[in-house]
Amino acid sequence: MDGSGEKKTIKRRPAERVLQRDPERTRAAILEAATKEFAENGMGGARVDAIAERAGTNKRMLYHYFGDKEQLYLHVLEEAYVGIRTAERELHIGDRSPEEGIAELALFTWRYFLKHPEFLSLLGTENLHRARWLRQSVRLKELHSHLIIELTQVLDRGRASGVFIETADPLNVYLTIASLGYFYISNQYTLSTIFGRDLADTANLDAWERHIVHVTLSSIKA
Amino acid sequence: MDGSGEKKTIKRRPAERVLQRDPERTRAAILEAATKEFAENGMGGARVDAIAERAGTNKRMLYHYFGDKEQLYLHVLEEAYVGIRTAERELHIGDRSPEEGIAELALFTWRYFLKHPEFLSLLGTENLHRARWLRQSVRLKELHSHLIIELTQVLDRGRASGVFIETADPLNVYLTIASLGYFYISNQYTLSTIFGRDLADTANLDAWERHIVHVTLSSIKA
DNA sequence: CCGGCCGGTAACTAAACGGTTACTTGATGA
DNA sequence: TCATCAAGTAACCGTTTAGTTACCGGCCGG
Repeated sequence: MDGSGEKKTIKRRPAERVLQRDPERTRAAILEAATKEFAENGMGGARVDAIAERAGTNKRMLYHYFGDKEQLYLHVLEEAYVGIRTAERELHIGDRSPEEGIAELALFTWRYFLKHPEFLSLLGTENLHRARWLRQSVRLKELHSHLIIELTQVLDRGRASGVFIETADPLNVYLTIASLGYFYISNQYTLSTIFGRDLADTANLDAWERHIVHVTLSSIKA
Repeated sequence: MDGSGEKKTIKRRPAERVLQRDPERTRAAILEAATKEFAENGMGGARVDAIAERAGTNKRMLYHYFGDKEQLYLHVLEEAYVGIRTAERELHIGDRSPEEGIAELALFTWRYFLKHPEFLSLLGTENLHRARWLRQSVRLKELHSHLIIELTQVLDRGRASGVFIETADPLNVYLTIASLGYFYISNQYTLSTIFGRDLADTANLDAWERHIVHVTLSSIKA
């Protein structure tokens, strides 16, 4: 064996940058960086190298903590859902009058979407792939039932006191609120371009916020 | 030069498959294949080889007719917009009563979205990239004004005859209709997964169609 | 006080990618 | 009838990509 029992040797220099040696922090940094990268470029456009660089680490760690690109993406998606559903729980929409409760949920949803456009991007990417990864998730089966249960109670109370129509349906109400927020924010770039009006302008955002509450309530009021 | 003036030579065999030699047809086939590929995989996920194969041709023709991947994508996007706006023009929503006109526009938009999910996908991809390519389009500046003009007239008539509220705004009305259709269809996969209900089921689709008309009209009725 | 383990780095690889080159074939009009 | 050119094919190329391997070093339990 031509004079060498050694395997290929790679030259090493001592690490110059400060070593972190903090697994929790590294993991969190990767997750945050991945959220941004996947939200900006989608599953197909996201680059593993870019995630590692954004997180201030390297690919080896990413594969160490999350397995591969697809599992990392699923983690990001799950974390995003946990984020909104957790914040939603703290609303307690049943504490006020039914009408105020619905208005509160609409305002919360709109403002959350506005503050977390990366969540909307991730939903868009996941739907492009027909929920291929979300359907594999085991963490998310029980997460969303709380919202529907609480919304059902609010609508029941509203119907009983005669302020809401009989046909008011919890899923329909939530989908209405989410539709009006999601479309406006996620499609703002093409809409602003084709209609020649900047939808991200503060005055327009405020007007749409009021519009969402108005549309939602007027569709269920007796 | 070691015994050869020739450049690298490639072996050729006679073409076995039927030659089309039909530029129009080839161009159209590439455009259709590209629409599917971009809609299914987004800009980042779409593969040039896959488009060529789907079109029954090869990459050389694709680059010959469309320049590069980005220009092909822009052509696909422009064609998609031309498609919906052209169909929309033939509605003539001003021909009936204002209320029927709005209902007609809502029904048309919903059914068009339902029939052309690839259009919704393309919008999603384009917005992910903040309308990067659409903003470069020179064909699409005048395309959308007709819709707003006709909608303005219908709302004016409705206001004048007292059936619509004074604050009814044409862009808001269109965005409401589009929101409710877009979100339901484009996000059907994640929504069906998390809420455990198949939104693509015919009964649910019919119910949502009625819901869109109801929500749109109830939000502007006097 | 030291050996192994875990957190960490960077160079490497095979495959896939967008885009190009070299060449062939059929139609057409001078 | 043949020169010319557009239509078409497939091999090729340089780069990028997801994923791996080889190696380093601080720290903690025995």
